[in-house]
Amino acid sequence: MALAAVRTRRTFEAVSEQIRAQVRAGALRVGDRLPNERELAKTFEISRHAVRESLRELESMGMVTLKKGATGGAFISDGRPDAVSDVMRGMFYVGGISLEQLTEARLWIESVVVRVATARADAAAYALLEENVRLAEAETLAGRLNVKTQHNIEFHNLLAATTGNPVLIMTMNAMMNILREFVGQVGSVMGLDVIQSRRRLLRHMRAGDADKAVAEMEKHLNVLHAHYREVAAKIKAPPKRNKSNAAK
Amino acid sequence: MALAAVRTRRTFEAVSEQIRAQVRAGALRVGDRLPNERELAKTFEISRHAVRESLRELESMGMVTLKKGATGGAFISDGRPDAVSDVMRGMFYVGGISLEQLTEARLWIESVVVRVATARADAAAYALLEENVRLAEAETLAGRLNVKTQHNIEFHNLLAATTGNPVLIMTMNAMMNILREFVGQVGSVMGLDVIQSRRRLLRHMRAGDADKAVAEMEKHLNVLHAHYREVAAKIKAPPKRNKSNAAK
DNA sequence: TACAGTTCAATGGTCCAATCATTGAACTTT
DNA sequence: AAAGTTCAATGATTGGACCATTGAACTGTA
Repeated sequence: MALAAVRTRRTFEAVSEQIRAQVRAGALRVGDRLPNERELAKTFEISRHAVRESLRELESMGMVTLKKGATGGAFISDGRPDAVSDVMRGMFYVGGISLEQLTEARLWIESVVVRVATARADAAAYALLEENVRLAEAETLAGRLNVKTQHNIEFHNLLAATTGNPVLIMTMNAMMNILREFVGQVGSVMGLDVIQSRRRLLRHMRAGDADKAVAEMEKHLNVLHAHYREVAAKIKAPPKRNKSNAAK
Repeated sequence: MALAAVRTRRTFEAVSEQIRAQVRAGALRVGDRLPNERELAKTFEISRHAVRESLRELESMGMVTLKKGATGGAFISDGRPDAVSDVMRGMFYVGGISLEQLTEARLWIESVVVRVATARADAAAYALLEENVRLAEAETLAGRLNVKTQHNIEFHNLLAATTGNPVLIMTMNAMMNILREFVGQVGSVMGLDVIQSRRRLLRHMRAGDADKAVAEMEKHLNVLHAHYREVAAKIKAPPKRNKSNAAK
Protein backbone atom coordinates (compact mmCIF):
# COMPACT_ATOMS: atom_id res chain seq x y z
CA MET A 1 0.00 0.00 0.00
CA ALA A 2 1.51 3.26 -1.07
CA LEU A 3 1.30 5.86 1.62
CA ALA A 4 1.00 9.45 0.56
CA ALA A 5 2.78 12.16 2.46
CA VAL A 6 0.45 14.23 4.55
CA ARG A 7 1.01 17.88 3.89
CA THR A 8 -1.09 20.79 4.82
CA ARG A 9 -2.31 21.76 1.42
CA ARG A 10 -1.21 25.19 0.57
CA THR A 11 -3.53 27.50 -1.26
CA PHE A 12 -1.58 27.62 -4.47
CA GLU A 13 -1.34 23.83 -4.52
CA ALA A 14 -5.07 23.50 -4.36
CA VAL A 15 -5.36 25.79 -7.35
CA SER A 16 -2.80 24.05 -9.50
CA GLU A 17 -4.46 20.78 -8.63
CA GLN A 18 -7.77 22.06 -9.88
CA ILE A 19 -6.21 23.15 -13.12
CA ARG A 20 -4.46 19.84 -13.52
CA ALA A 21 -7.75 18.11 -12.92
CA GLN A 22 -9.35 20.17 -15.66
CA VAL A 23 -6.62 19.14 -18.04
CA ARG A 24 -6.94 15.56 -17.02
CA ALA A 25 -10.65 15.62 -17.55
CA GLY A 26 -10.20 17.10 -20.98
CA ALA A 27 -11.95 20.36 -20.14
CA LEU A 28 -8.71 22.14 -20.90
CA ARG A 29 -6.69 21.14 -23.91
CA VAL A 30 -3.39 22.04 -25.47
CA GLY A 31 -3.41 25.61 -26.63
CA ASP A 32 -6.29 26.69 -24.46
CA ARG A 33 -5.73 29.89 -22.59
CA LEU A 34 -6.54 30.22 -18.94
CA PRO A 35 -8.22 33.36 -17.67
CA ASN A 36 -5.70 36.00 -16.76
CA GLU A 37 -4.17 36.15 -13.32
CA ARG A 38 -6.48 38.83 -12.03
CA GLU A 39 -9.55 36.89 -13.03
CA LEU A 40 -8.23 33.64 -11.65
CA ALA A 41 -7.62 35.39 -8.35
CA LYS A 42 -11.20 36.57 -8.30
CA THR A 43 -12.57 33.21 -9.34
CA PHE A 44 -10.72 31.26 -6.70
CA GLU A 45 -11.12 34.05 -4.18
CA ILE A 46 -7.45 34.18 -3.44
CA SER A 47 -4.73 36.73 -3.93
CA ARG A 48 -3.06 37.19 -7.23
CA HIS A 49 0.21 36.15 -5.75
CA ALA A 50 -1.15 32.75 -4.81
CA VAL A 51 -2.34 32.37 -8.38
CA ARG A 52 1.10 33.21 -9.63
CA GLU A 53 2.69 30.59 -7.43
CA SER A 54 0.28 28.03 -8.82
CA LEU A 55 1.14 29.00 -12.34
CA ARG A 56 4.80 28.90 -11.50
CA GLU A 57 4.40 25.33 -10.33
CA LEU A 58 2.46 24.35 -13.42
CA GLU A 59 4.95 26.09 -15.65
CA SER A 60 7.83 24.34 -13.99
CA MET A 61 6.30 20.94 -14.68
CA GLY A 62 5.52 21.91 -18.25
CA MET A 63 1.78 22.04 -17.91
CA VAL A 64 1.38 25.65 -18.96
CA THR A 65 3.43 28.19 -20.84
CA LEU A 66 3.25 31.84 -19.93
CA LYS A 67 3.32 34.62 -22.40
CA LYS A 68 3.45 38.29 -21.72
CA GLY A 69 1.78 41.07 -23.58
CA ALA A 70 -1.62 41.98 -24.87
CA THR A 71 -2.46 38.54 -26.26
CA GLY A 72 -0.49 36.79 -23.57
CA GLY A 73 -1.64 34.59 -20.75
CA ALA A 74 -1.22 31.06 -19.47
CA PHE A 75 -1.61 28.46 -22.19
CA ILE A 76 -1.97 24.76 -21.68
CA SER A 77 1.24 23.25 -23.00
CA ASP A 78 1.96 19.87 -24.49
CA GLY A 79 4.76 19.37 -22.01
CA ARG A 80 8.26 20.45 -21.31
CA PRO A 81 10.45 17.36 -21.68
CA ASP A 82 13.37 19.29 -20.26
CA ALA A 83 11.63 19.23 -16.91
CA VAL A 84 12.63 15.58 -16.56
CA SER A 85 16.14 16.58 -17.33
CA ASP A 86 16.09 19.31 -14.71
CA VAL A 87 14.97 16.91 -12.04
CA MET A 88 17.58 14.31 -12.88
CA ARG A 89 20.27 16.91 -13.10
CA GLY A 90 19.40 18.18 -9.66
CA MET A 91 19.67 14.71 -8.23
CA PHE A 92 22.98 14.25 -9.96
CA TYR A 93 24.30 17.45 -8.41
CA VAL A 94 23.59 16.40 -4.88
CA GLY A 95 24.77 12.84 -5.35
CA GLY A 96 21.32 11.27 -5.52
CA ILE A 97 22.44 9.76 -8.81
CA SER A 98 26.06 8.76 -9.17
CA LEU A 99 28.00 8.82 -12.40
CA GLU A 100 28.20 5.07 -12.10
CA GLN A 101 24.45 4.72 -11.93
CA LEU A 102 23.87 7.16 -14.73
CA THR A 103 26.35 5.29 -16.84
CA GLU A 104 24.86 1.88 -16.37
CA ALA A 105 21.35 3.16 -16.92
CA ARG A 106 22.51 4.75 -20.10
CA LEU A 107 24.04 1.53 -21.31
CA TRP A 108 20.86 -0.41 -20.70
CA ILE A 109 18.52 2.12 -22.18
CA GLU A 110 20.74 2.80 -25.13
CA SER A 111 20.59 -0.86 -26.00
CA VAL A 112 16.85 -0.67 -26.13
CA VAL A 113 17.04 2.48 -28.20
CA VAL A 114 19.37 0.93 -30.74
CA ARG A 115 17.19 -2.12 -31.03
CA VAL A 116 14.01 -0.16 -31.54
CA ALA A 117 15.65 2.39 -33.79
CA THR A 118 16.93 -0.41 -35.98
CA ALA A 119 13.40 -1.60 -36.46
CA ARG A 120 11.93 1.82 -37.07
CA ALA A 121 14.46 4.01 -38.80
CA ASP A 122 13.38 5.30 -42.17
CA ALA A 123 15.33 7.10 -44.87
CA ALA A 124 14.87 10.47 -43.23
CA ALA A 125 16.15 9.17 -39.92
CA TYR A 126 19.25 7.68 -41.52
CA ALA A 127 19.84 10.93 -43.33
CA LEU A 128 19.82 12.82 -40.05
CA LEU A 129 22.04 10.32 -38.32
CA GLU A 130 24.55 10.22 -41.14
CA GLU A 131 24.60 13.96 -41.44
CA ASN A 132 25.40 14.11 -37.76
CA VAL A 133 28.31 11.72 -38.15
CA ARG A 134 29.62 13.71 -41.09
CA LEU A 135 29.51 16.91 -39.11
CA ALA A 136 31.15 15.32 -36.12
CA GLU A 137 33.91 14.02 -38.35
CA ALA A 138 34.48 17.40 -39.92
CA GLU A 139 34.65 19.13 -36.56
CA THR A 140 36.99 16.52 -35.19
CA LEU A 141 39.35 16.97 -38.12
CA ALA A 142 39.10 20.72 -37.70
CA GLY A 143 40.06 20.34 -34.07
CA ARG A 144 36.96 22.00 -32.72
CA LEU A 145 36.52 19.63 -29.84
CA ASN A 146 33.63 21.37 -28.14
CA VAL A 147 31.46 21.45 -31.21
CA LYS A 148 32.38 17.89 -32.02
CA THR A 149 31.34 16.77 -28.57
CA GLN A 150 27.97 18.44 -28.99
CA HIS A 151 27.45 16.51 -32.19
CA ASN A 152 28.52 13.28 -30.60
CA ILE A 153 26.06 13.75 -27.80
CA GLU A 154 23.36 14.82 -30.16
CA PHE A 155 23.77 11.56 -32.01
CA HIS A 156 22.26 9.70 -29.10
CA ASN A 157 19.32 12.05 -28.95
CA LEU A 158 18.75 11.55 -32.65
CA LEU A 159 18.83 7.84 -32.15
CA ALA A 160 16.27 8.09 -29.40
CA ALA A 161 14.14 10.36 -31.56
CA THR A 162 14.20 7.67 -34.22
CA THR A 163 12.28 5.38 -31.92
CA GLY A 164 9.47 7.90 -31.85
CA ASN A 165 8.79 7.06 -28.24
CA PRO A 166 8.55 10.08 -25.95
CA VAL A 167 9.50 8.17 -22.82
CA LEU A 168 12.73 6.96 -24.35
CA ILE A 169 13.35 10.35 -25.88
CA MET A 170 12.91 12.21 -22.60
CA THR A 171 14.98 9.75 -20.64
CA MET A 172 17.78 9.81 -23.15
CA ASN A 173 17.70 13.58 -23.35
CA ALA A 174 17.88 13.88 -19.60
CA MET A 175 20.87 11.56 -19.39
CA MET A 176 22.60 13.29 -22.26
CA ASN A 177 22.14 16.69 -20.68
CA ILE A 178 23.88 15.53 -17.55
CA LEU A 179 26.63 13.89 -19.56
CA ARG A 180 27.01 17.07 -21.54
CA GLU A 181 27.72 19.05 -18.40
CA PHE A 182 30.01 16.39 -17.07
CA VAL A 183 32.02 16.29 -20.26
CA GLY A 184 32.10 20.06 -20.21
CA GLN A 185 33.89 19.82 -16.90
CA VAL A 186 36.29 16.99 -17.58
CA GLY A 187 36.91 17.75 -21.22
CA SER A 188 36.44 15.59 -24.25
CA VAL A 189 38.82 12.92 -25.42
CA MET A 190 37.34 10.77 -28.10
CA GLY A 191 39.04 10.92 -31.43
CA LEU A 192 38.06 9.45 -34.76
CA ASP A 193 37.38 6.04 -33.27
CA VAL A 194 33.92 7.14 -32.39
CA ILE A 195 33.24 8.15 -35.99
CA GLN A 196 34.18 4.73 -37.23
CA SER A 197 32.13 3.08 -34.54
CA ARG A 198 29.12 5.17 -35.52
CA ARG A 199 29.49 4.18 -39.16
CA ARG A 200 29.64 0.52 -38.24
CA LEU A 201 26.59 1.01 -36.03
CA LEU A 202 24.61 2.58 -38.84
CA ARG A 203 25.70 -0.12 -41.24
CA HIS A 204 24.43 -2.79 -38.91
CA MET A 205 21.19 -0.90 -38.42
CA ARG A 206 20.67 -0.55 -42.15
CA ALA A 207 21.27 -4.27 -42.50
CA GLY A 208 18.58 -4.80 -39.89
CA ASP A 209 21.05 -6.58 -37.65
CA ALA A 210 19.97 -5.25 -34.28
CA ASP A 211 22.21 -7.61 -32.33
CA LYS A 212 25.35 -6.42 -34.04
CA ALA A 213 24.23 -2.82 -33.77
CA VAL A 214 23.66 -3.18 -30.06
CA ALA A 215 26.99 -4.90 -29.64
CA GLU A 216 28.73 -2.07 -31.44
CA MET A 217 27.05 0.52 -29.27
CA GLU A 218 27.82 -1.34 -26.08
CA LYS A 219 31.43 -1.73 -27.03
CA HIS A 220 31.70 1.95 -27.71
CA LEU A 221 29.95 2.98 -24.53
CA ASN A 222 32.03 0.68 -22.39
CA VAL A 223 35.20 2.29 -23.62
CA LEU A 224 33.75 5.74 -23.17
CA HIS A 225 32.46 5.08 -19.72
CA ALA A 226 35.66 3.53 -18.56
CA HIS A 227 37.28 6.79 -19.43
CA TYR A 228 34.63 8.84 -17.62
CA ARG A 229 35.03 6.80 -14.50
CA GLU A 230 38.76 7.27 -14.61
CA VAL A 231 38.53 11.00 -14.99
CA ALA A 232 35.80 11.27 -12.38
CA ALA A 233 37.81 9.36 -9.83
CA LYS A 234 40.82 11.52 -10.49
CA ILE A 235 39.33 14.98 -10.68
CA LYS A 236 36.15 15.15 -8.76
CA ALA A 237 35.81 14.40 -5.10
CA PRO A 238 32.46 12.73 -4.51
CA PRO A 239 29.97 15.09 -2.91
CA LYS A 240 29.27 14.29 0.69
CA ARG A 241 25.98 14.60 2.36
CA ASN A 242 25.50 16.47 5.56
CA LYS A 243 22.27 16.45 7.40
CA SER A 244 21.90 19.70 9.23
CA ASN A 245 24.43 22.23 8.15
CA ALA A 246 23.00 25.69 8.22
CA ALA A 247 24.43 27.80 5.46
CA LYS A 248 25.67 30.98 6.96
CA MET B 1 23.85 22.31 -32.80
CA ALA B 2 21.25 22.55 -30.09
CA LEU B 3 19.62 25.93 -30.04
CA ALA B 4 18.37 27.24 -26.75
CA ALA B 5 15.17 29.19 -26.56
CA VAL B 6 15.77 32.87 -26.12
CA ARG B 7 13.73 34.14 -23.24
CA THR B 8 14.02 37.34 -21.40
CA ARG B 9 15.30 36.07 -18.13
CA ARG B 10 12.85 36.78 -15.44
CA THR B 11 14.09 37.89 -12.06
CA PHE B 12 13.08 34.82 -10.19
CA GLU B 13 14.70 32.61 -12.79
CA ALA B 14 18.00 34.35 -12.34
CA VAL B 15 17.80 33.68 -8.64
CA SER B 16 16.92 30.02 -8.89
CA GLU B 17 19.72 29.63 -11.39
CA GLN B 18 22.19 31.07 -8.94
CA ILE B 19 21.05 28.68 -6.28
CA ARG B 20 21.23 25.77 -8.67
CA ALA B 21 24.74 26.83 -9.57
CA GLN B 22 25.71 26.83 -5.91
CA VAL B 23 24.40 23.32 -5.56
CA ARG B 24 26.16 22.22 -8.66
CA ALA B 25 29.43 23.70 -7.47
CA GLY B 26 29.08 21.92 -4.18
CA ALA B 27 28.80 25.11 -2.14
CA LEU B 28 25.36 23.99 -1.07
CA ARG B 29 24.78 20.41 -0.12
CA VAL B 30 21.89 18.22 0.87
CA GLY B 31 20.44 19.36 4.14
CA ASP B 32 21.88 22.84 4.01
CA ARG B 33 19.46 25.58 4.80
CA LEU B 34 19.19 28.67 2.67
CA PRO B 35 18.83 32.06 4.31
CA ASN B 36 15.20 32.88 4.99
CA GLU B 37 13.08 34.56 2.37
CA ARG B 38 13.46 38.04 3.80
CA GLU B 39 17.22 37.81 3.84
CA LEU B 40 17.39 36.36 0.35
CA ALA B 41 15.29 39.27 -0.83
CA LYS B 42 17.75 41.69 0.72
CA THR B 43 20.78 39.83 -0.62
CA PHE B 44 19.54 39.68 -4.19
CA GLU B 45 17.96 43.12 -3.91
CA ILE B 46 14.62 41.90 -5.08
CA SER B 47 11.22 41.63 -3.51
CA ARG B 48 10.26 38.76 -1.34
CA HIS B 49 7.64 37.67 -3.84
CA ALA B 50 10.27 37.14 -6.48
CA VAL B 51 12.28 35.08 -4.02
CA ARG B 52 9.23 33.00 -3.31
CA GLU B 53 8.65 32.31 -6.97
CA SER B 54 12.23 31.14 -7.28
CA LEU B 55 11.83 28.83 -4.35
CA ARG B 56 8.59 27.58 -5.80
CA GLU B 57 10.38 26.64 -8.99
CA LEU B 58 13.18 24.94 -7.11
CA GLU B 59 10.71 23.13 -4.91
CA SER B 60 8.76 21.95 -7.88
CA MET B 61 11.84 20.37 -9.42
CA GLY B 62 12.81 18.81 -6.11
CA MET B 63 15.85 20.93 -5.46
CA VAL B 64 14.65 22.32 -2.15
CA THR B 65 12.02 21.45 0.39
CA LEU B 66 10.30 24.12 2.39
CA LYS B 67 9.46 23.86 6.03
CA LYS B 68 7.43 26.24 8.07
CA GLY B 69 7.94 27.29 11.62
CA ALA B 70 10.67 28.60 13.83
CA THR B 71 13.33 26.19 12.64
CA GLY B 72 11.93 26.08 9.13
CA GLY B 73 13.32 27.38 5.90
CA ALA B 74 14.39 26.17 2.49
CA PHE B 75 16.55 23.08 2.65
CA ILE B 76 18.54 21.60 -0.18
CA SER B 77 16.84 18.34 -1.01
CA ASP B 78 18.17 15.13 -2.48
CA GLY B 79 15.49 15.21 -5.10
CA ARG B 80 11.82 14.57 -5.61
CA PRO B 81 11.54 11.58 -7.94
CA ASP B 82 7.82 12.21 -8.24
CA ALA B 83 8.61 15.30 -10.24
CA VAL B 84 9.46 13.08 -13.19
CA SER B 85 6.16 11.39 -12.73
CA ASP B 86 4.32 14.70 -12.66
CA VAL B 87 5.85 15.77 -15.92
CA MET B 88 5.07 12.53 -17.70
CA ARG B 89 1.58 12.49 -16.33
CA GLY B 90 0.96 15.96 -17.65
CA MET B 91 2.10 14.92 -21.09
CA PHE B 92 -0.11 11.91 -20.93
CA TYR B 93 -3.12 14.08 -20.09
CA VAL B 94 -2.73 16.29 -23.10
CA GLY B 95 -1.94 13.47 -25.47
CA GLY B 96 1.78 14.13 -25.69
CA ILE B 97 2.25 10.52 -24.69
CA SER B 98 -0.24 7.99 -25.92
CA LEU B 99 -1.23 4.87 -24.07
CA GLU B 100 0.34 2.94 -26.90
CA GLN B 101 3.66 4.67 -26.44
CA LEU B 102 3.59 4.36 -22.70
CA THR B 103 2.82 0.70 -23.06
CA GLU B 104 5.64 -0.12 -25.42
CA ALA B 105 8.13 1.91 -23.39
CA ARG B 106 7.06 0.01 -20.35
CA LEU B 107 7.55 -3.31 -22.06
CA TRP B 108 11.07 -2.41 -23.13
CA ILE B 109 12.15 -0.92 -19.86
CA GLU B 110 10.57 -3.65 -17.83
CA SER B 111 12.67 -6.17 -19.72
CA VAL B 112 15.77 -4.33 -18.68
CA VAL B 113 14.53 -4.16 -15.12
CA VAL B 114 13.84 -7.87 -14.94
CA ARG B 115 17.23 -8.67 -16.36
CA VAL B 116 19.10 -6.42 -13.97
CA ALA B 117 16.96 -7.39 -11.02
CA THR B 118 17.69 -11.03 -11.70
CA ALA B 119 21.36 -10.29 -11.43
CA ARG B 120 21.11 -8.14 -8.33
CA ALA B 121 18.25 -9.38 -6.18
CA ASP B 122 19.28 -10.50 -2.72
CA ALA B 123 17.31 -12.34 -0.07
CA ALA B 124 15.72 -9.17 1.23
CA ALA B 125 14.56 -8.19 -2.23
CA TYR B 126 12.99 -11.60 -2.82
CA ALA B 127 11.31 -11.38 0.54
CA LEU B 128 9.71 -8.08 -0.41
CA LEU B 129 8.65 -9.32 -3.83
CA GLU B 130 7.19 -12.51 -2.50
CA GLU B 131 5.39 -10.72 0.28
CA ASN B 132 3.86 -8.49 -2.34
CA VAL B 133 2.64 -11.46 -4.34
CA ARG B 134 1.20 -13.05 -1.22
CA LEU B 135 -0.70 -9.89 -0.36
CA ALA B 136 -1.96 -9.49 -3.90
CA GLU B 137 -3.21 -13.05 -3.83
CA ALA B 138 -4.98 -12.57 -0.53
CA GLU B 139 -6.68 -9.40 -1.73
CA THR B 140 -7.71 -11.02 -4.98
CA LEU B 141 -9.29 -13.89 -3.15
CA ALA B 142 -10.98 -11.47 -0.80
CA GLY B 143 -12.39 -9.63 -3.78
CA ARG B 144 -10.85 -6.30 -2.89
CA LEU B 145 -9.95 -5.40 -6.42
CA ASN B 146 -8.69 -1.89 -5.77
CA VAL B 147 -6.24 -2.92 -3.12
CA LYS B 148 -5.14 -5.85 -5.22
CA THR B 149 -4.44 -3.58 -8.14
CA GLN B 150 -2.31 -1.34 -5.98
CA HIS B 151 -0.25 -4.36 -4.98
CA ASN B 152 0.08 -5.50 -8.54
CA ILE B 153 1.35 -2.14 -9.62
CA GLU B 154 3.63 -1.86 -6.64
CA PHE B 155 5.25 -5.13 -7.70
CA HIS B 156 6.81 -3.40 -10.67
CA ASN B 157 8.13 -0.60 -8.52
CA LEU B 158 9.64 -3.14 -6.17
CA LEU B 159 11.26 -4.85 -9.08
CA ALA B 160 12.73 -1.56 -10.27
CA ALA B 161 13.91 -0.80 -6.75
CA THR B 162 15.72 -4.12 -6.76
CA THR B 163 17.98 -2.84 -9.51
CA GLY B 164 19.12 -0.07 -7.21
CA ASN B 165 19.35 2.29 -10.15
CA PRO B 166 17.58 5.62 -9.60
CA VAL B 167 17.03 6.28 -13.29
CA LEU B 168 15.20 3.01 -13.76
CA ILE B 169 13.36 3.50 -10.50
CA MET B 170 12.14 6.95 -11.40
CA THR B 171 11.15 5.98 -14.90
CA MET B 172 9.28 2.92 -13.74
CA ASN B 173 7.57 4.87 -10.98
CA ALA B 174 6.46 7.52 -13.41
CA MET B 175 5.01 4.98 -15.81
CA MET B 176 3.31 3.10 -13.01
CA ASN B 177 1.72 6.25 -11.65
CA ILE B 178 0.14 6.94 -15.00
CA LEU B 179 -0.98 3.34 -15.35
CA ARG B 180 -2.41 3.50 -11.85
CA GLU B 181 -4.63 6.40 -12.83
CA PHE B 182 -5.57 4.77 -16.06
CA VAL B 183 -6.56 1.55 -14.37
CA GLY B 184 -8.45 3.60 -11.82
CA GLN B 185 -10.58 4.87 -14.67
CA VAL B 186 -11.10 1.73 -16.68
CA GLY B 187 -11.21 -0.66 -13.78
CA SER B 188 -9.12 -3.68 -13.06
CA VAL B 189 -9.58 -7.07 -14.64
CA MET B 190 -6.72 -9.39 -13.90
CA GLY B 191 -7.51 -12.45 -11.90
CA LEU B 192 -5.29 -15.05 -10.36
CA ASP B 193 -3.38 -15.56 -13.58
CA VAL B 194 -1.16 -12.68 -12.68
CA ILE B 195 -0.28 -14.28 -9.36
CA GLN B 196 0.85 -17.43 -11.06
CA SER B 197 2.81 -15.50 -13.62
CA ARG B 198 4.57 -13.59 -10.84
CA ARG B 199 5.50 -16.80 -9.07
CA ARG B 200 6.94 -18.22 -12.26
CA LEU B 201 8.83 -14.98 -12.80
CA LEU B 202 10.35 -15.08 -9.34
CA ARG B 203 11.23 -18.73 -9.77
CA HIS B 204 13.12 -17.95 -12.96
CA MET B 205 14.85 -15.04 -11.28
CA ARG B 206 15.91 -17.16 -8.34
CA ALA B 207 17.28 -19.69 -10.79
CA GLY B 208 19.25 -16.89 -12.37
CA ASP B 209 17.54 -17.48 -15.68
CA ALA B 210 17.09 -13.93 -16.88
CA ASP B 211 15.91 -14.95 -20.35
CA LYS B 212 13.05 -16.99 -19.02
CA ALA B 213 12.21 -14.33 -16.49
CA VAL B 214 12.06 -11.68 -19.18
CA ALA B 215 9.97 -13.94 -21.37
CA GLU B 216 7.51 -14.48 -18.58
CA MET B 217 7.23 -10.77 -17.92
CA GLU B 218 6.77 -9.97 -21.57
CA LYS B 219 4.10 -12.57 -21.97
CA HIS B 220 2.23 -11.17 -19.02
CA LEU B 221 2.54 -7.57 -20.13
CA ASN B 222 1.43 -8.36 -23.64
CA VAL B 223 -1.77 -9.86 -22.38
CA LEU B 224 -2.30 -7.00 -20.00
CA HIS B 225 -1.64 -4.34 -22.56
CA ALA B 226 -3.85 -5.94 -25.14
CA HIS B 227 -6.62 -5.53 -22.66
CA TYR B 228 -5.74 -1.91 -21.91
CA ARG B 229 -5.77 -1.06 -25.56
CA GLU B 230 -9.12 -2.68 -25.97
CA VAL B 231 -10.66 -0.80 -23.09
CA ALA B 232 -9.03 2.46 -24.11
CA ALA B 233 -10.35 2.22 -27.64
CA LYS B 234 -13.81 1.46 -26.36
CA ILE B 235 -14.20 3.91 -23.54
CA LYS B 236 -12.00 6.86 -24.04
CA ALA B 237 -12.12 9.16 -27.01
CA PRO B 238 -8.61 10.27 -27.83
CA PRO B 239 -7.97 13.86 -26.79
CA LYS B 240 -7.67 16.20 -29.70
CA ARG B 241 -5.38 19.12 -29.93
CA ASN B 242 -6.59 22.56 -30.74
CA LYS B 243 -4.24 25.40 -31.30
CA SER B 244 -5.93 28.58 -30.28
CA ASN B 245 -9.04 27.97 -28.32
CA ALA B 246 -9.55 30.55 -25.64
CA ALA B 247 -11.16 29.05 -22.60
CA LYS B 248 -14.10 31.16 -21.68
C1' DT C 1 15.20 17.39 39.75
C1' DA C 2 11.86 16.23 36.40
C1' DC C 3 8.00 17.05 33.93
C1' DA C 4 4.09 19.49 32.08
C1' DG C 5 2.38 23.54 30.38
C1' DT C 6 3.05 28.30 28.41
C1' DT C 7 5.19 31.83 25.94
C1' DC C 8 7.21 33.69 21.99
C1' DA C 9 10.33 34.64 18.27
C1' DA C 10 11.32 32.85 13.67
C1' DT C 11 9.71 31.54 9.33
C1' DG C 12 6.90 30.32 5.51
C1' DG C 13 2.06 31.46 3.69
C1' DT C 14 -1.28 34.83 2.22
C1' DC C 15 -3.23 39.15 1.10
C1' DC C 16 -3.91 44.04 -0.85
C1' DA C 17 -2.74 47.62 -3.78
C1' DA C 18 0.02 49.55 -6.72
C1' DT C 19 3.44 50.27 -10.74
C1' DC C 20 6.52 48.57 -14.53
C1' DA C 21 7.48 46.32 -19.05
C1' DT C 22 6.19 43.91 -22.97
C1' DT C 23 3.36 42.63 -26.59
C1' DG C 24 0.50 42.85 -30.48
C1' DA C 25 -3.65 44.67 -32.37
C1' DA C 26 -5.95 48.78 -33.85
C1' DC C 27 -5.34 53.11 -35.64
C1' DT C 28 -3.01 56.95 -38.19
C1' DT C 29 -0.15 58.92 -41.38
C1' DT C 30 2.55 58.93 -45.46
C1' DA D 1 -0.21 49.72 -49.34
C1' DA D 2 3.41 50.52 -46.08
C1' DA D 3 5.34 52.48 -42.26
C1' DG D 4 4.88 54.41 -37.98
C1' DT D 5 2.09 55.43 -33.56
C1' DT D 6 -1.04 54.67 -29.96
C1' DC D 7 -2.97 51.97 -26.51
C1' DA D 8 -5.22 48.42 -23.90
C1' DA D 9 -4.24 43.81 -22.05
C1' DT D 10 -1.33 40.96 -19.47
C1' DG D 11 2.45 39.08 -17.04
C1' DA D 12 6.47 40.74 -13.87
C1' DT D 13 7.84 43.12 -9.92
C1' DT D 14 7.56 45.79 -5.80
C1' DG D 15 6.30 47.27 -0.87
C1' DG D 16 4.17 46.59 3.16
C1' DA D 17 1.28 44.23 6.15
C1' DC D 18 -0.71 40.36 8.68
C1' DC D 19 -1.70 35.26 9.47
C1' DA D 20 -0.46 30.37 10.88
C1' DT D 21 2.67 27.06 12.28
C1' DT D 22 6.49 25.35 14.55
C1' DG D 23 9.67 24.24 18.00
C1' DA D 24 12.78 26.04 21.33
C1' DA D 25 13.11 28.56 25.53
C1' DC D 26 10.94 29.57 29.60
C1' DT D 27 8.02 28.88 33.75
C1' DG D 28 5.68 26.76 37.24
C1' DT D 29 4.53 22.75 39.78
C1' DA D 30 4.97 18.19 41.85
